[in-house]
Amino acid sequence: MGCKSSDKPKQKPKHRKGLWSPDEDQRLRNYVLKHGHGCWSSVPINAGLQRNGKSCRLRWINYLRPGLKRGLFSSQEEETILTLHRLLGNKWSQIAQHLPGRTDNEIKNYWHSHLKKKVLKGDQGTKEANVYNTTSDNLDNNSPKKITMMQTPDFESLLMNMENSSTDADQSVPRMSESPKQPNRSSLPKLMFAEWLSLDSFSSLSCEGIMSSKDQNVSSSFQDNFMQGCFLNEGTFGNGEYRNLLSYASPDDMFSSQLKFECQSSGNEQFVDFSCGEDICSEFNMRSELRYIYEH
DNA sequence: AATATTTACAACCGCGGGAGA
DNA sequence: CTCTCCCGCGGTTGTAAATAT
Repeated sequence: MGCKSSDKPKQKPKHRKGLWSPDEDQRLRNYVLKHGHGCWSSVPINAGLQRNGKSCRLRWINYLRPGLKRGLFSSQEEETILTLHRLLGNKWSQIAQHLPGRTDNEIKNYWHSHLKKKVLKGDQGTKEANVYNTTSDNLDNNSPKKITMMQTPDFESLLMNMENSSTDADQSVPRMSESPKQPNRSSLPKLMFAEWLSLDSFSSLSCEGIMSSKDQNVSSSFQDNFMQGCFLNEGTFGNGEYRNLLSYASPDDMFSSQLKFECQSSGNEQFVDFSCGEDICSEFNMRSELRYIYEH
């Protein structure tokens, strides 16, 4: 990971704990946006924070990173969680992969504070309740349960997604809009953008199949769609944040996993210069992200 | 209005796995 | 092979806000 002991801080400063102040958030955000996180243990040193790397990482992933969808869970999201929890047990990170913009921590918390009770109460009238065989031990069980019966269209499509490939289960595409339940999903593959970019299959296929095909429109149309998705999302920069921007990507992956808008095999780099017009946010915009991408 | 209790969510902790030295 | 470091995950705890008494 290029982040071994040489990068390690020599003396350990006392680490602050507890809630993050706005100033700390600011520092961390600025630093990561500008430099990327690289090795998390060096982030607090370089960013001038008295936190440990782990804490920084968590704060970034769960709260600061762009693309997080804050606020109430939609009923569809709720259903998805219930369904996936039924399938996977407490595999929050896996469940989170199917809920773009939501973090595993958020989902976990939501489960414990809302859904668990809801299911416990029986909530007979709802689909959610039917998802479970309502023996109470299901609820806290960490092991995935066998599917006994699941007949909602959503469930089937979920199953399809999960069965289709090991990759598919982990990579969901940025959805183009927060549309209500759609029986027929977008024809686009369900992949996170960044994950899509980092797929092995992408490496092997993309340059001929997508990015560097003679018909470059293919890639550009994907990018268009992606960007459209980003901006259609109309992240209200509520609370002075940019959380809703890029809601459907997995921005942590974007930052951490060498996101490159380039053709990896052709050798000649094909960067895509997204232009987002005015600075939507002085601290973060696509350009600054792209700059990060360029530099790493 | 003051206090106690509950709720919701942010953050911490510990563990396991992967990778490099 | 062992050690060390880092990352990611899931469980748990802490705390602020909301609600009840």
